[in-house]
Amino acid sequence: MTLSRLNDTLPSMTTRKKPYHHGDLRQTLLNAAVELISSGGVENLSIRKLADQVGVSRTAPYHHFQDKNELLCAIAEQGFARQDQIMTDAKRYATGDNLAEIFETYVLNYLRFADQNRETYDLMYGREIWRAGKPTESLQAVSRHSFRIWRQWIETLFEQGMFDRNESPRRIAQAHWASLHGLCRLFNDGVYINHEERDDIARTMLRAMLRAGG
Amino acid sequence: MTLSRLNDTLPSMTTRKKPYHHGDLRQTLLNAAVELISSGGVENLSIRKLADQVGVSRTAPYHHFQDKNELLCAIAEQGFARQDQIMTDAKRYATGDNLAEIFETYVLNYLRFADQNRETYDLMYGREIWRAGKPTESLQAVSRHSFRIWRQWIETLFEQGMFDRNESPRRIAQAHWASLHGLCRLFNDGVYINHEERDDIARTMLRAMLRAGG
DNA sequence: CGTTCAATCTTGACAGTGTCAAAATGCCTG
DNA sequence: CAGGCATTTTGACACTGTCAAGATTGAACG
Repeated sequence: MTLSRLNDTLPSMTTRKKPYHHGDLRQTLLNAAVELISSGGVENLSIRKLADQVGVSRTAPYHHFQDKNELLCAIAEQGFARQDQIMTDAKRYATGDNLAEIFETYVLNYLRFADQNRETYDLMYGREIWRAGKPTESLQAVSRHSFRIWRQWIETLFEQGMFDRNESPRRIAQAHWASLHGLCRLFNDGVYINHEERDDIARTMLRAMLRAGG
Repeated sequence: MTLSRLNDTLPSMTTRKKPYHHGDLRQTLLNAAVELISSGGVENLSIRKLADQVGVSRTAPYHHFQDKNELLCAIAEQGFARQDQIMTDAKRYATGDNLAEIFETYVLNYLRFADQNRETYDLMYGREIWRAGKPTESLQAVSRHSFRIWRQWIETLFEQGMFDRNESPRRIAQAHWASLHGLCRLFNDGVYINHEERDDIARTMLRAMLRAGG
């Protein structure tokens, strides 16, 4: 029962490392966890259900994550990695002349990511981990890195004179990210529900940000 | 059940009505619930603990709230009532000449409320109710009212020409409230932790909002 | 004044949760 | 092939929300 099922779980590709009984249980758990929260939110994720889904006993996950909190942190961390990649890709492919336009698509991509990965986004920036739980050291590092990227964006625009010179770039980065985040949250949390308005509101927001430069 | 519940809800000050066994259990539960979440967040609130605190059996609360969700909605509703009062008071006492200044204190008061009533704020605008749970009809009504007050503020400023005339007041109201809310969230959720910066960031935000008018 | 009634509260139960302790399994190294 | 140790399981405990059924009792009515 245990053995054969374990093998089924993994394709065991060509040179797939099967470190132990299950082989890659950690990643399998992560994938299943993301699936679980994607359909029903974090409140739909229980260690037991997760273990069941993967075909392993209730407490098996505890050898790969100290806690439920650590599991959630791992999901969030993955989320940051994906987001960073998407965002840098967006920047790369936007071979625009106009810096403001590039920034706009950058921002709209941020919104889109939050929308398409609601539950992950909630974990990345939400109370579950940052207030109710305890962010892992490595999660903190990754998130700091993510904010640094944003700040560099702002500094670039700042140097181009697109913001008020009297403000500190740091403050602008904080304030404008908060704005962006707030919009994500209102949609993500179901307070704003008309998703067609999303980009429109964002553009109004962007205009206020950038017009404030002149 | 429906009728008498209305009586419980009211304080009926001088002539303290003790409609039944406990008398005023509903409000007592609400108060204890707010206390519980204030010290430990919503994850520290369980119906059983709540009932224990009040000195009543586990299932007694279910005669005043259909569910835990309804209890949370009631807390949020109270929160809206308090916030509305605080905000209108702030507007009244701010007998300023400069409209922008009045608006600033208004906004700073909003932030202060969110900060001093974190857990209630989370319930008022958070996923727990609006996405994971189901907002009560009356909660929806109250929250709509609250947003209307904000929109009226924006419209007033708009008519005074403090925003870009090309934007719709509705969009501005949405975008700027999202900004404000985002800032609250980042502090409330523990993502931003340096609370001394709060008002400073808010003022940078405000300048961007208002400067965008010229 | 006593009976009835319905709102209120209690007790018991069930399925679910996170997580700890101890036992079992089985791969790798010697 | 034997030992060790990472991995997994089983059992248990204290919680959770909430349902069903019974007990209590304030008030309305005869």
